[in-house]
Amino acid sequence: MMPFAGMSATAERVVDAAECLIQQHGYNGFSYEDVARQVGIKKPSIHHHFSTKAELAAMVARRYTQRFREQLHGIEERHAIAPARLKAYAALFEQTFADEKRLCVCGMLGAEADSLPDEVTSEVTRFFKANLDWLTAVVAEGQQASLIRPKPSSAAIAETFLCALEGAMVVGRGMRSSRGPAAAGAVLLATLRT
Amino acid sequence: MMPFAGMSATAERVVDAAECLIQQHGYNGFSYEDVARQVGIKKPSIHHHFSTKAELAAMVARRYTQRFREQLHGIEERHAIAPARLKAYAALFEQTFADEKRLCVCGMLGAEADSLPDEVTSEVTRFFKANLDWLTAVVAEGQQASLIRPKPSSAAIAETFLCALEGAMVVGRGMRSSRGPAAAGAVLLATLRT
DNA sequence: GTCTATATTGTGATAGAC
DNA sequence: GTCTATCACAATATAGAC
Repeated sequence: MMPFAGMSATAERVVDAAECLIQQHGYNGFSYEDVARQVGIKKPSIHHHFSTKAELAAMVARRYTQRFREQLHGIEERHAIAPARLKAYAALFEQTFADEKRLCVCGMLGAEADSLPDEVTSEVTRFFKANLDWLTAVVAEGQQASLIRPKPSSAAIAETFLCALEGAMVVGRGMRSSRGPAAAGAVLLATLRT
Repeated sequence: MMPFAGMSATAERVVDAAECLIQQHGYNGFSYEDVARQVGIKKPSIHHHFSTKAELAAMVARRYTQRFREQLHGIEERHAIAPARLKAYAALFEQTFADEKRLCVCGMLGAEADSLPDEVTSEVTRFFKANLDWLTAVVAEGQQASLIRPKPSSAAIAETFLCALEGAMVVGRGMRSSRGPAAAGAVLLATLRT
């Protein structure tokens, strides 16, 4: 698979369009025609950049995960203690959702996982694993500093935190009056602090 | 729209099949052909029972919500105090998910909401509203009995609880090693108890 | 209620000219 | 790299016989 570094300007615009479409309609809800229209080229030109839909979606997920990793590093630089880091993490989800209720790319693909090519699902797994690893480390750090309650385990708290944020996006879509990911994160954080 | 009471045996089997397909592949991931194959009749016969796909999906969501309401009443009868009720509530999600990682019908449809007919989305909203109302009442009761921490508000806790369970199903699908909804519920409950 | 047959549209993907 | 043209197939939906 092509690395992002070597992507042409057009290929990037294709991935941009596909990312947006996946967040709004899901893998089964968008077509090459939709991407072509959004980029301003014709359908077969998309195939020149990504020969199959699975390959395109996998690239979307891969780039999304990569960017997420970079943002996690940014949080580590800007925030020193665990509660502040978790709040900033929740804000990432809020930012995405605030833009026309866009879903997390891998939240959407995770829901659809059963009808997705393995090529795509494996990227989704990578995303969740990277997030859980980071969250678990942050929570453990907070527990050692006595800023976060010692029980449940850091891994259990991390997973619940991620689930609440992903779920907030899904529930928020189906409801007019939802609070959104930031609020869900705030509630959890309030109950986790010592 | 037809009430469930007046549904023929075949119509019910159609709804059963559609429900299962939505839980596994989503609205955009199943076809009348899939339903027909599963029920054992031909495609046009499905149209005789539900003239459009939107109508069929709306019926699936409606029946799902109705059955959920009945299970909530069952929980009230079997469990007296709020923490026990919340644990039983989480178990409902766990039961669904334990069966081949099936998603909540309205969790899946909520994620897809942007590309769904209004007829379907409105049923999804109804589901979430019914759940939040019930959860909020249960949490408030627990707070009054000093079994659940007084802050955050009952509505905020209720929404976070629902989000964590819905999210656990989505994340669980994308990951091999996920803990599932019951575990997410247990973590939250542990942090909420006084 | 169910069927065969068909209309119509959309899909992912390919061939080959420029 | 992009295009026109086209393929093979699947989708929702309808008409009309039984």
